[in-house]
Amino acid sequence: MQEFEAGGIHPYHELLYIQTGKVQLTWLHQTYEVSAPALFILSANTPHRMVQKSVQYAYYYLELESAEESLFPAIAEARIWNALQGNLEMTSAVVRLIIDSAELLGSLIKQKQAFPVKAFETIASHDINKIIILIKHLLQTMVNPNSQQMLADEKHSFKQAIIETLMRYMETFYLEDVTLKTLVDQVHLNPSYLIRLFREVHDMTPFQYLNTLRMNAAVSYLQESKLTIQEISSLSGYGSIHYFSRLFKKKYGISPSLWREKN
DNA sequence: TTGCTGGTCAGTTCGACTAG
DNA sequence: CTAGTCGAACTGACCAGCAA
Repeated sequence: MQEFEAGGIHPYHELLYIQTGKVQLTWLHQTYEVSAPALFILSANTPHRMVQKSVQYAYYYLELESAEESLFPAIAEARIWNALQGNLEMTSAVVRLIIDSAELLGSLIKQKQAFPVKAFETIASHDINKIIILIKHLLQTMVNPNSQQMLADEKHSFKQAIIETLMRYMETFYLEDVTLKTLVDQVHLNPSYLIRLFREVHDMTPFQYLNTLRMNAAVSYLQESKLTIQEISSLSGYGSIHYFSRLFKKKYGISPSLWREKN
C-alpha cells in the first residue's frame, strides 16, 4: 500500500473528520491511530500530520473562519477531545449528535455545487458552530466536579493535558516573550492556579522549565557554533545578554565565554 | 477544589565599567 | 570599538493564606 500523507501547520483552526477507514494523526507530539468515525479539532498554528492506515479511507477537513474561531475550544480541551477519538462512547446522546452532525456536514460538502456560495457558507457555518458547541458542552460535562462521570484518572489526564499544552507551547515559542499572561491565555486558568498545577505535575514552575529549555539551547550554540555571546543569548530566547550571562554563571559557575574556552 | 489578594523576592533591565 | 561583567533599581512571578 502506498501511504498517503497530509497535514502541515496553518494560521487557522481546523476540523478534520475521518468518514471511513483507518488513519494515524500526529498532533502536538501525540499520535492517534483511529478508525472512523473520528473527528479531530486542530488549533491554529499547531503542526499536524496524517497518514493512511487502511486501503479504503475517506475524510474531509474544514478551515474555520474568524466567527467560528471565537468559539473554538482551547488547546487543552482539544487535546482531551482528540484523545477520545477512535474510542467514542457512541451510546452517549451528545457524542451521537456530534458524529451525526459531522456526517451531515460531509454530505453538504459533497453537494456543495448545488448551492450558491453564500448559502453553502452560511449552512456550513451553522453546522460547524453546532459541532463546536456540542463538543464544548461534552467537555464541560466531563470536567464538572459535580458530575458523576468525573473519574479520578480523567481528572489527572485533564491536568496532564493542561500542563503538556503549556510545555509544548514553551518548547515552540521559547524564543518569544513568554510571560505568565501568554501561558494563561493558552489554558484559560487563574495565574496562581496555573503555576500551582504546573508544579504539582512537574515539580517545577513554568519559568524554571522555560529557562531549562533556553539554557540547553544556549549550551548547544556555545558548543557547536562560533556565534558571539550576544547572538547566542538572543537565539536562545534571552532578551538581555546581561541577564543571560548572569543566569549562565549561576548555573555553571563560570561565564559563557569561559565555559566555551574550557569545553 | 478553585480562585483571589497582598507581600516577598527572583527575574529582568539599564547604565556604567573593564578588558582586550 | 566590541564583548562581556557588575551593581542598582524596577517589575512581576511566586507563595501563603484565606474565602467561597
